[in-house]
Amino acid sequence: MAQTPKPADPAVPRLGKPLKRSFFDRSVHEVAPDLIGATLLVDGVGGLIVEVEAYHHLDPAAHSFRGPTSRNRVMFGPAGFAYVYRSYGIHWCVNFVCEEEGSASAVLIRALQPTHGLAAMRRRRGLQDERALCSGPGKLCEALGITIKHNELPLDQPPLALHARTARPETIVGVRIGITKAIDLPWRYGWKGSRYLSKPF
DNA sequence: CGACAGATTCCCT
DNA sequence: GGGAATCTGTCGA
Repeated sequence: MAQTPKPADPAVPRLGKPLKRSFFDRSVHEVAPDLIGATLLVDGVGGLIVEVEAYHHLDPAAHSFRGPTSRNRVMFGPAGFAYVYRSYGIHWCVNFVCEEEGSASAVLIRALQPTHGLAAMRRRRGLQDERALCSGPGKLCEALGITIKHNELPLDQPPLALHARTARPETIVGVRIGITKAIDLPWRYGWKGSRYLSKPF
């Protein structure tokens, strides 16, 4: 018999204070590791960020590398907004735009540990396994209902919400996944030992 | 303008 | 491990 989680259930950790857009007004290489352990919610559904990747405008693997297009233009605007794009024609992926002197950089959110709205995530994903709900950039967008409608939305206003971590997790660094350019840059960050990563480090 | 690669995922073998 | 699904930007004819 499955138990209904109670408010005091430690599996649903207390949320930290809301992150302001100014959190993203600095180098993507500082923001990316600082996001590990923060909580991302969309209409109250989401979880702990356990894996991200940094993309910088001087980085050939970044969408912003060749300049603004209709797809990536939000990357060239102010920090603290969502950049959502279609991946392989099928999936959505979400980034958080950072800015350091017009750097056109962003952090790709690659995996979450589900904590809020598990039932909604299971319904959207069509599966039960908690570890499979948000263990990839396309998976987590499906689980949270993120689509192009969320592109260019501010990260500190509904339906989006970000909460600071309440403790600093041990993080691990590695090379990015699924790219063919600049494959050696160690710009993937993860929560060390997490069971919810897209792939092991 | 056509071809093709790509910050992916799922299902099959 | 391999292939399909099929949107967006880039490059070559």
